[in-house]
Amino acid sequence: MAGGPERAARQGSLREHNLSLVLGQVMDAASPVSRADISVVTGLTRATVSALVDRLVASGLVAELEPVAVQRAGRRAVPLVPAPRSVAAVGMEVNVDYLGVRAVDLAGGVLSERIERGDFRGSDPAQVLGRLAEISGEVLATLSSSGMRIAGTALALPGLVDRVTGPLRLAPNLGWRDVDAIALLSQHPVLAGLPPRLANEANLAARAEAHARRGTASQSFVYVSGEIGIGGAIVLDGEIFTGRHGWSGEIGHIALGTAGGFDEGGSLEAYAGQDALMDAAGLPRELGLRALVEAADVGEPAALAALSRAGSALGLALANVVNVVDVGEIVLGGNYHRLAEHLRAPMVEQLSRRVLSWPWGEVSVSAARAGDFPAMTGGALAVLRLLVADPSAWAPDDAKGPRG
Amino acid sequence: MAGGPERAARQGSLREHNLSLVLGQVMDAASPVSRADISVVTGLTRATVSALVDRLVASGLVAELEPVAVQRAGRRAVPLVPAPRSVAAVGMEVNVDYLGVRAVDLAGGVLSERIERGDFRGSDPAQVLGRLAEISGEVLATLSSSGMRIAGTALALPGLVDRVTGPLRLAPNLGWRDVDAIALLSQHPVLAGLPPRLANEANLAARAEAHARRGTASQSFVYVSGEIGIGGAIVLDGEIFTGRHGWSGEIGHIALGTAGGFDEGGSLEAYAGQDALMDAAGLPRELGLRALVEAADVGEPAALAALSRAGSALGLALANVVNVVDVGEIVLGGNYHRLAEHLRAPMVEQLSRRVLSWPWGEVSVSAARAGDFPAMTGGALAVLRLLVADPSAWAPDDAKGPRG
DNA sequence: AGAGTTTGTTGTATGGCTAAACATATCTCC
DNA sequence: GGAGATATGTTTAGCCATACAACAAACTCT
Repeated sequence: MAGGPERAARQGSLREHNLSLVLGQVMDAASPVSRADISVVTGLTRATVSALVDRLVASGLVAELEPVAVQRAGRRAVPLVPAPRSVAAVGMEVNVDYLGVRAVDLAGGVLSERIERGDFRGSDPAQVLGRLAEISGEVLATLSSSGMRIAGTALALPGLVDRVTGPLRLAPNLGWRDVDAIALLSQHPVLAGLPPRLANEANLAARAEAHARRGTASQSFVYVSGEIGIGGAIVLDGEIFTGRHGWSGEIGHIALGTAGGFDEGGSLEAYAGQDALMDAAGLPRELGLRALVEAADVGEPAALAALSRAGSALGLALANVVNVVDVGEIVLGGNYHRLAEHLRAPMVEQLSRRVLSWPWGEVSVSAARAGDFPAMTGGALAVLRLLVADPSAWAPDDAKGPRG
Repeated sequence: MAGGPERAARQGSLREHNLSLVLGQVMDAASPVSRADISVVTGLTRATVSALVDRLVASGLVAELEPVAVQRAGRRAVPLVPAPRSVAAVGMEVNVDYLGVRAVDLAGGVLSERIERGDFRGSDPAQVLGRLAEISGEVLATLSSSGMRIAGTALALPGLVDRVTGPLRLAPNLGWRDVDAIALLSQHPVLAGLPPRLANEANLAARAEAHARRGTASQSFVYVSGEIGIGGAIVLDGEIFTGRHGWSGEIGHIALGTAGGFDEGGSLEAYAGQDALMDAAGLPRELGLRALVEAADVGEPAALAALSRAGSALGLALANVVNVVDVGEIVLGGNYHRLAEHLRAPMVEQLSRRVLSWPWGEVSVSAARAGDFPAMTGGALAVLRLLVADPSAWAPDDAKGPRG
């Protein structure tokens, strides 16, 4: 009845849980919080919060700022922030037309990044990952030279990544199949001690999007990533829903158009993927999506018709998703971000007709708020999230040195 | 970054957590466990487990059996079981062609039940729920007369139930819309102090199914409930995935057949619902599903063709679900239970073609194992699950009387 | 300058767990 | 049939993280 084999709670678990709780409060706050603020929000006493914060400060995960004057009676609070430039996480990505590396610190700031354009369809995994290791080495060197500790690395790939056993199973648009990316990367000396966590590109981009939306009401949504293929991810209360193997959210392969029989019919990608969009708009694929955006913005009929059709397909497919997972917001990311204005109307039209619960809770369609290359940011955030969930390894008990 | 506002862990939380953990071990065990077994599995010391078990025994949630002889050195262990006939939970259900009440105790045994057949399409909610309250009163009287405590009640309905704000929004096959079922039931004196938890029929049936499968590997699955309509639920690690409002799993309304344009096309229910099945098999709807089962079992071509078509539709729709939520098993419940053998082949055929991850993890299709009227059982289990998750209200600290 | 406020720290107390010894009950082996 | 081995459950002492309460520090207001 009660889920899986839960863990016994001992005295130490309690301390670690509260340590994580306090660190989470500092990380998630929109503006710096004080020990007293954390005490009020969590219900822990100020004494307890102080002890935990001191440990986090001593281990370099949290930094104290100078007290600032507030027009209010009483002693001035010491603002607490995630320690900048102390611990860094690295997000890497290989996609169809670029690869790159981005390093982020606990404060969420980008410390260093390298992006390279290219065409990696049908590429050789070993060669591409070798190049990725090279530029990762450059980024890591920058971090090490300023004395930062590396929390870990993550690699985003546009395909099915097996969360349990490790390897990349299938990346159709790269032409990769059964690639042990962790081994290929780890064999390079610069990444030897830092085996990357693998995850799907859309899942990690969705994590960055959830991070960008923290503090707002929309912490549950379906993220649609329109790159060459169409990826997706389901976010519930700020957490990525991964499924059994981490293969959830593969909305690009939802079946549509099956009137004749159940054996025909194409997938969503065949209606709303980038190639399908360009073809339907009568534009050469080589021009890239920018051409389509421009054509649509000046009102080119073929382009508008293509986008309307793609929007309907997206709306229909996502109505099915919403009926199954009951989520109230759809976020258009990747290339769809720039097409959101053209896609929204036909999407909403389909959603309003197909979503069973529409009369009691409309489904909103919005554009992504995370910046460029969200999967790299999301990969780094995924690593940091593990650190926040279990800070004890980074904040040992004996690190309670004298405070400054 | 770190999910929602977690709770602070204090000393007391620790005790409650471990109390719940110990009770869960007793409830989930296939055969009676001893204090020492629990100590080994949870990692808590025997001393701690003893203290917690004593509290559960004193409050009547756990019972000690007579030690049995095992062919092994050492003192004989005291077997612990969920206390039978001590605390009961009540599951109620209104469906299209029956309503009923079932009472279950902590040991999972059915204590008492009342089922009434009928046709509740287009019925009056107040009248039907009044009748339900009557027979609930009879069941509750039986329980009270034997001195049992009532943990709570739950009501299963075939429609959209708003988990947050309470009322039933829409039950298409009953013809009910915006019915405040909690208020209508609670106005009857017998249920005055026992406001029911509302939930979707398929969700609760899936909970019973998960309970029936506890201890096995298949604790994650998509449950498909084929009644007059088609309901569904997603189960992950034995927990029901409810979504934002509790409206997840509405697979009956997944859109299929959209070749011409995106504005036409029917839902899964139009291909694989009970009425569609009967029509396709050339049987009068009034004969009921039993006629279809018999026709199929003797090889009637029209019946077999109807089932093949329905299986293909189900397989296609569920392939979409599996691609989105990445679950490895599909369980056919409700009336589909008896048709599982005929539906499986075309379903697997569609799944194998459409599920992107098929080469690395096949999706199995199996028949439900929970017995008749699983939603009633599941409703009672949902109530008991709340008790197990927070036993402190039922096992007060001062109830540590002398042990028997 | 003194009263009032808010922040952060310093003791002391309490509750729940661990650890280690002990009592109890059984099996095995000579 | 008794000694030793083995397993279960209980007792006692000790530890650890939190609560509680008092206090020091720093600021505003009148």
